[in-house]
Amino acid sequence: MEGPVPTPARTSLEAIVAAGRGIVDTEGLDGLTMARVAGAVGVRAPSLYKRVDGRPTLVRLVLEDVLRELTEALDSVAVTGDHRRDIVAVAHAFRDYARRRPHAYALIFAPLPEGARPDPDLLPRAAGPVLRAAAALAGPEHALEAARTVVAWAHGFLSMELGGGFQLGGDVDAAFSYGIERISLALGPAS
Amino acid sequence: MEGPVPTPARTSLEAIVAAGRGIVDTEGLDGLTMARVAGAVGVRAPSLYKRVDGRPTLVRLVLEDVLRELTEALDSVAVTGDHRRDIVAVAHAFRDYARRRPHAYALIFAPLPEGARPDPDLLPRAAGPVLRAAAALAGPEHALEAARTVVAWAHGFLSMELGGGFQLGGDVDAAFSYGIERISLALGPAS
DNA sequence: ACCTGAACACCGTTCAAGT
DNA sequence: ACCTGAACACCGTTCAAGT
Repeated sequence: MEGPVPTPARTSLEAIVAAGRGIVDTEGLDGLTMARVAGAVGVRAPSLYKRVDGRPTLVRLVLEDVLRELTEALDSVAVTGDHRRDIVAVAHAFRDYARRRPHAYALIFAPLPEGARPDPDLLPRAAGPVLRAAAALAGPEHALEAARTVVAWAHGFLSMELGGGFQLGGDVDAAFSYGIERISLALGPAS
Repeated sequence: MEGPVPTPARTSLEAIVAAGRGIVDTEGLDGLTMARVAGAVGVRAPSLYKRVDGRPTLVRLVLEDVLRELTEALDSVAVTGDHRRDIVAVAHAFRDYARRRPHAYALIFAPLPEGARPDPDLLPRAAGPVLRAAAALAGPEHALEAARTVVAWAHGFLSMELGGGFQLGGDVDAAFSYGIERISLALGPAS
């Protein structure tokens, strides 16, 4: 009278994403193969397709985990009320995250295939602290443009720093401080 | 008395790089497979290894062609002597190139494997016009930091624009003009 | 001297077969 | 219900064999 006994699951979506995240952190996106992830959770590659559509979806889930972590890091920056100081602090927190998790950071602005694009709400959500500080500094009507200017500069800087684009030497820490100083001045009300 | 007759070459390194460049321009780096390139020059994939070490080297040669083209585009920007106008003009030429050849542009700051890194002189060479305009604007002792600030911002902006990172809407052209305006002001002598 | 097919070790993905 | 080996269509790369 018993139906067929369902075999118990040997892994889970959470475990798969966590394993993928670990691989990305240590080896970067290229290391994220289905066989590698499967091995890390104790199954064979075909079994992953019971929980994930395919590799693009897995990349998206890993990226969304990265964005969650970045959001947390930026949200934890204290707001002092000195708008210029605030935006400098957020920029440094952004850089700290990128340097701590360079492979994860690279994923955020990587040119990803359609199916690997994250939930479009998550990037604006992560940028919230920047947007608020920029609005306080540049005024509400220029908030979006000002925030984009800061994020674009910071990302461009980190992209070059992490990619080894700063070959002319010089003090990279000082260059970052110089840049955010100048930009925060430029976004403020004409003085 | 005749030795073995050497068979004539059916292709050349130049043709291979040109074919690779064409594929990158239309389909991006992912489309650049050895079989695709071989087909475009009329041979089979293994024959490419007579002229190129392997795919990383081919990627490097294509990228160096891109840098040569970008250098040409930036060098052709007229210098007016109004330093602020000059740096704005170079920034717009930079963006124009990136929008005209988005896949080629993406290659410049892509995280490439060791063997695909371009000659380290070429990127500073391409940045020459930016460096000169930044030096004129910010003074010689801040030239490098100022140039890096401009390039970082412009690249970050384009990386977000081309990658679809501007989901909050707004006028992207206006945002670019706003950004370079503000940054060129910020780099100038304290007024 | 150059080009080729066959082969190797990998990819992502599908699917029939096992439990 | 889940997992697997085998298979397929691709990769990059090597190499013996053909001309």
